[in-house]
Amino acid sequence: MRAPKDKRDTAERILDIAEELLRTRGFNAFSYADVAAELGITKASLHYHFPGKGELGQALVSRYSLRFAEALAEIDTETDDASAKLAAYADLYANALRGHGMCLCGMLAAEYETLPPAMRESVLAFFDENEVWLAGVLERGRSDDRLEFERSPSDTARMIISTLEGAMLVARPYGELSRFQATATALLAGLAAPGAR
Amino acid sequence: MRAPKDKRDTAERILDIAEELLRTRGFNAFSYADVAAELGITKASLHYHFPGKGELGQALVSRYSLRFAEALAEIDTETDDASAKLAAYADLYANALRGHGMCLCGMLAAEYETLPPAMRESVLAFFDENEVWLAGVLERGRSDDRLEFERSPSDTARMIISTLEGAMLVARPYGELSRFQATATALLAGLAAPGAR
DNA sequence: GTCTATAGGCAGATAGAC
DNA sequence: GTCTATCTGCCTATAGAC
Repeated sequence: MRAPKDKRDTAERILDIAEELLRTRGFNAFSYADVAAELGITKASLHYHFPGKGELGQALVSRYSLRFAEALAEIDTETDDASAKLAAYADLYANALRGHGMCLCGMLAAEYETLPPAMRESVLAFFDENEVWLAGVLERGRSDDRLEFERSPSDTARMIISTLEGAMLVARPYGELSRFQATATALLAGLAAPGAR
Repeated sequence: MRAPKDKRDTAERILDIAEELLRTRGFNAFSYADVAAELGITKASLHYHFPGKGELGQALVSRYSLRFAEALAEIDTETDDASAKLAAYADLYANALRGHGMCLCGMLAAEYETLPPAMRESVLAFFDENEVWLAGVLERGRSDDRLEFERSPSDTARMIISTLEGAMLVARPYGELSRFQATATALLAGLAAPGAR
């Protein structure tokens, strides 16, 4: 038996470093040289693992989306209460903000015009998946009488995503997690059914 | 008397082109070469008007902030109704999205880590000014009984800014203004006092 | 104010040895 | 898998003629 945490393979360590750079500086503002220096190998070696920056970026979005999907699945196993699910969802963003800067796909949304086509599609797919999950939570929360909202579950899901992404975007330059929290709290409060408070 | 619209001076035309590029591609993803080609002069000439990219960026934020402040002042002359002011405020964003891509300062917020210090300060100042104006509108709207919200005017102002910036950020990759509108409408509806509907 | 010419650096990427 | 060496291209920026 092996110890899998002691030695992640190189490709994954590259992804870790690149993800941190992408989420703090943006896709256009980090280079193979940055990653190589941090990892202690040469640029040329990076090209062995990821032929080009496009492929590296694509791998970053895929891994991020997968991890996010797993986090959503875990929320589903932890609670059935729609309000609690939404709070846990917002916490996902808060933790991202605490640790690594922007949501990876939020950052890429800003840089969207400059991205290779494959990355663009994956970024949209990320938002779509989030929307579907949230819309499901909202719909069940409404029939539960735990949540209350006037527009469609899909539109409301989109508003939640927008608000949280925007709250990250603005809170980060100030370096104040509290700015994010204030907005997230106000958002969730506006969705809670009066009877469930 | 001169015809001021026919021939803006070169510095201003540079700013126009650079602003468009910044708002669609980002500060790190456009170059002096891009601007020069679009304007039909050489890169070297640009350096006469703006010594470095930092100065150009700084001028872009300053002009944008000024224009935004003027737009807010104009809203104040057009209506006294707080709900109408908020709707007009959201329209400012919608028009930006329609024409040129992201809010200039929203884009720079994403790239914040990579910006020169002077630009960073100006970006924060932009958000601060927006917050002050919005908080004033919210406060008067609440005493008017035109608006209703539970948190402080400042926190609510921050939530409005975050939501609109986020809505732009996410709507733009989809190329769907309607995504922005849906979120903006839901946001404003949530702030309207029940009696004022 | 705008040009030509050029500097110096860093970007992403490849070839081929080990 | 990782290295050295190298390529090509673009970046910001400057000097100096017109």
